[in-house]
Amino acid sequence: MSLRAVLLITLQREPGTGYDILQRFKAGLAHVWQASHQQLYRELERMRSDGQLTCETLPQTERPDRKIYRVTEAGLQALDTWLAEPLAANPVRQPLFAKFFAWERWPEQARREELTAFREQLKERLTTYAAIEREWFSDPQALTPAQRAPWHTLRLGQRLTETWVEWVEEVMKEE
Amino acid sequence: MSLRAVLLITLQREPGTGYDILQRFKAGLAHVWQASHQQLYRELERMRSDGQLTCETLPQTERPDRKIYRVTEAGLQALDTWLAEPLAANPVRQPLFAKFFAWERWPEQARREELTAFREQLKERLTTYAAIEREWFSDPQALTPAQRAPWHTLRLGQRLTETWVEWVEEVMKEE
DNA sequence: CCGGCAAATGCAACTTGTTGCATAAGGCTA
DNA sequence: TAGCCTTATGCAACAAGTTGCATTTGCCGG
Repeated sequence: MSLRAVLLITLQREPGTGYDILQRFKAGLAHVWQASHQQLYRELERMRSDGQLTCETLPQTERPDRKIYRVTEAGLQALDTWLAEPLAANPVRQPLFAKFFAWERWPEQARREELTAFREQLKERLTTYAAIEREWFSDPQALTPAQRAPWHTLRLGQRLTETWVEWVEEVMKEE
Repeated sequence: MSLRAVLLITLQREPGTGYDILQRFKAGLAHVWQASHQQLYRELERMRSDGQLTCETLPQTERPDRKIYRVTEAGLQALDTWLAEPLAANPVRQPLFAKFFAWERWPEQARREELTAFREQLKERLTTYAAIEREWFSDPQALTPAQRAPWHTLRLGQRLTETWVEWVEEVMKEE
């Protein structure tokens, strides 16, 4: 259900194709949602057949046609319903933590490599966040409340990632 | 695959039934993994049929029989393989963040209720963590490296949750 | 004495997400 | 000129996780 909601939110802001949405996920929504193109295309088609979206095909000569999706009244209504009801707590699943519980069987070299690679991933994520901040939220003072809200989420994403980085570095130093 | 690994890790420490594992998930592994009993029972049976576990049935008169699972050689090998290969980065999916992107459509009352309830969930989680820390890691100085590793994961869980709490409170204060 | 909880297991149907493959044309680079 | 990236879409099979239902007995509280 959440994927549907995310799609409704982006398309309600601005109609677009599955491909467009994929780009948005990479650009400004990296800390909010990620999905593969297969999942997007399938879900968009389902939402259309459920009446939450309409679809207009723009023929292109030298590339596959673009299928532009727009949110319908029913779609907006579904979105409002989703917004009004509280989210279910999402279950904890930390495979990395699991490895720590098998400490004796986890070879030291694998451990080091894993943690190093992980730290690199985290740092890349911070770079992405910084890019988003520059592009979308360069002047936090000037933001309207509706623009300020997404900015908050980015800030939290950054703080959480920083907490992770600190932790990884502590653990690596200790061994 | 990660669920399998988690099961191999707990069962390798100590054989037990699906029900036992469920209790462990609630008690000392709350910040590592959560799964429903249906998922556990099904997965355990699959792992047995794949030769990673053996199963011994202890008949009980007045309750359903206990099916005690033990890790086999093949199971240990599967675990070691999993430990040796690095984890895939897990995709970002933050439905709460999504709601922030629909700020204008998110009614103020619903917002307030959602954030308040969410903060309560986080605080309960902190309480759970504190209980785990008391029960398992009351004397951090005295821990062996293999005991120290799980303790690290608990500490990170706490710090991340604290970061969330601070953020929620900031956001609530601002509106 | 009735209802719910704890112990202990399970099936069936469903939703959500992943993996592998496929198409088709143009541009870039080694 | 071969191979990869980008644009743009999709199917089919699978893995993972959820939801709803079902069973049996004993204990505990109201």
